[in-house]
Amino acid sequence: MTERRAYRREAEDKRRESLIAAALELVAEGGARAATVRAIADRAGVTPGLIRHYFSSKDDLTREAYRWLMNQMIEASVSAMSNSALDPLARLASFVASSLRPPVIDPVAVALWAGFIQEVRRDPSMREVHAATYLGFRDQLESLIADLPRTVSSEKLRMDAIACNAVIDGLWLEGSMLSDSFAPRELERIGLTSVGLLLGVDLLAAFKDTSQ
Amino acid sequence: MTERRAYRREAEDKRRESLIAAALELVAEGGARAATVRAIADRAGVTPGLIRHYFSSKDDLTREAYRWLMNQMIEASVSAMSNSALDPLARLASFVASSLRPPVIDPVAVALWAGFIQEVRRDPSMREVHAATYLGFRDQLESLIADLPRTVSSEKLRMDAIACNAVIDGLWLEGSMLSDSFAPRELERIGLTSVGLLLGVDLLAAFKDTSQ
DNA sequence: ATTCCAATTAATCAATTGTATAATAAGAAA
DNA sequence: TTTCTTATTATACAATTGATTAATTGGAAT
Repeated sequence: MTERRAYRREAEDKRRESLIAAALELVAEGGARAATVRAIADRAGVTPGLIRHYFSSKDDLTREAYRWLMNQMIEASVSAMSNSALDPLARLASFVASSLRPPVIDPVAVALWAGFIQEVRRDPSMREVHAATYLGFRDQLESLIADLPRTVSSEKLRMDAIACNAVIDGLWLEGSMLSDSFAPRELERIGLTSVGLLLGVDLLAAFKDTSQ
Repeated sequence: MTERRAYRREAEDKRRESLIAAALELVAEGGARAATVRAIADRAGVTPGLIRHYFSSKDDLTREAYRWLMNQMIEASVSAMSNSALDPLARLASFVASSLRPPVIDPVAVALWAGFIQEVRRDPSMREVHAATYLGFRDQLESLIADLPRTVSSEKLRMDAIACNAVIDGLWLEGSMLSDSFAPRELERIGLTSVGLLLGVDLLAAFKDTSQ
């Protein structure tokens, strides 16, 4: 007479989401190696077999978790900018600042992003996600810069976008990995100052005007 | 009557180096999870047991491989700068430029670096190696900036170093991953221009003076 | 209440992992 | 040549991995 543990039947969406959330939590705590099938199931309050009921494989679950996270990151940066009531300078400032604080600044995001870089070669289906996130981010930055009240050649505009994107990327990387080394909001300050210097505008002032 | 495979006894340094090289190759090709004990041994033309003879554990080997990689990258940048005959401005320019061209700019290096990210987060001692090498690079940069003929607070100096390091990191990343998108030497030009703008000096001119 | 689909559990599988240990042979030393 | 150290191989082990299957039971539909 074996006693089965009691369980609840959940809606498909809800269950998938909780499994993805559990996977992300584990990656956050101990890297990708910690996110085993059993650990994920345990964290989600479920037995391992259920994972295969919702995902065709563990890699499938990992992939979906990555997609979910990336979408969230894009949304975080874009939503700050989508306030079209602001002038171009303030919009750019919001975009830069929100790219350099949580949830965009996040060790989990870096770990998943790095892991994705290696597997992009083998898995063509994920290549579109990569393009939609990485290059999409840079294009958005370039259009924000183009809206600024200054006249520059398209040549110079391209270089500006590349340089500004590089600062943000670099700060995002090291800020996420060595978050202990930076004071709160320090990354935002450095980012705003640096992008401002690169473009010849005062982003820090523009940001302070809108945020407080 | 078992036939043992023939083998050569190698010097300790040589053997350790070949094992590390094999591990790096595998990480570059298939990520950290591809670098199993057996795969590494196979690649190095050796049997798995030997790894434990040279390294106290597999994590130990991984750690040493990462340290070796980071040290090599730093050395490539530092050697360009060590020409102490140049004035401070020219030395900084050399440092920036050499960080943005091969062999530092290299798709394999990025793949390798990305492959280690997860391990860095998982293993505290890997984290130490990362912090030491990253901060080492940044400190080099900071001391170069400190030598410039300008007077700034130590606060500002730190921020400058972080920002310049971020530009270099971001350009290194973009340039290595999307090397097709850039004209030859374009990354160096953007890097010199950007770092110059951040610090308020003309690095591009300083670089041209010394290199041609 | 009863029926019945499928969400979930439980148990097991084969493969792979890092590690440990004893046997062997390479090659320097004598 | 002979001796001797130890680098190297060979083999095995215990733990963990992702995956598979059959048995259950939750809970909506009837």
